[in-house]
Amino acid sequence: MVNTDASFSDSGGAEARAERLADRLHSASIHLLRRLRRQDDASGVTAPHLSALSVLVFGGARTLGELARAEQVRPPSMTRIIRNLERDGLVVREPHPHDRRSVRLRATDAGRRVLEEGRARRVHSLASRLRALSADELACLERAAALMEGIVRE
Amino acid sequence: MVNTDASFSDSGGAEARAERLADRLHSASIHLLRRLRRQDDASGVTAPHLSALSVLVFGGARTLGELARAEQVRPPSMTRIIRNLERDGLVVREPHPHDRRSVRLRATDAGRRVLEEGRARRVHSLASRLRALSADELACLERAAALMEGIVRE
DNA sequence: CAGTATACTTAGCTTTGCTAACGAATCAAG
DNA sequence: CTTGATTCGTTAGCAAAGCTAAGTATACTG
Repeated sequence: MVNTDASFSDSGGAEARAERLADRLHSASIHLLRRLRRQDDASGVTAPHLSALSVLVFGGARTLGELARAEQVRPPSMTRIIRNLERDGLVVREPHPHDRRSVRLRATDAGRRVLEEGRARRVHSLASRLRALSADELACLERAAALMEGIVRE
Repeated sequence: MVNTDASFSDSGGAEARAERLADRLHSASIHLLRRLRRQDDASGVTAPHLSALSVLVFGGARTLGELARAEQVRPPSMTRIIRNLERDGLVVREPHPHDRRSVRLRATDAGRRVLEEGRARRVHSLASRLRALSADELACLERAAALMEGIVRE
């Protein structure tokens, strides 16, 4: 939890409302991920790996730098993620057509399979809770997820 | 995405929708936190410290175990967080009235001050983006934050 | 062709989580 | 009262995932 309270100044204004909301989204994200992390142990693939792999599976092949930017991470971090995914046969490196400095990354069939399995496992407990929500609440969360992604990308 | 549809008569139904939404919330949370993390460097207090501190500031004094549960973290992790906060004079330990095994934790005045400063800094870039949203979108995100916290707590 | 810029890697640090194992305090039977 | 089980917190040590700085190879540019 970070701040779900109006204790600080200017609790009525748009300024303060935005800050309070930012706080709550921050807090909610921390706690959501901490809860989901517990499912990781059952899998050989951790969240950052799964996340990067899914960009390649759903978004198609791209370079390491592009992937790092998409994942909001620095190149060295992505290098390590890719090294692991490659070691496990989930991603392959291909020569870039025009630039030999670059590395084109592509998900393998095994990568697609593992993504599905890992994603399902990781997300299962969350999904089962979501199933208990009303249609209205689900729609709200779907929209919120889109808004959050949009904000982060700006 | 997973194709669970074949196994269920409600094809394209609640099952698959919940899984897809869980996936998106997961992904959005990862990316939101990665973006916010960049603000940490300016502060001496990192996100987990800020988060734990805020429970004490807004929720009042409590034991280490209670705080660990509130923060979705194991006791050893919380021990270390508290050790740092204590070293910086943001939290103090008090004897528990009835149980000498326990440690009661309380935020200091310095803790309240640092919380506000760190929170503002960390959340500022996010809040400025939120301010650009419509009232409708803000309301959606506020509701979503509450739903996410509720789901995690269950 | 020389110099600069870009793409990625390597090396090494930090933070934050975890489990296992422990001591101290409490509780529950007998 | 004592014994045994349980609970609270800590310590020790490991792994994941992020970062910066610095190095190499390739591409671009004047």
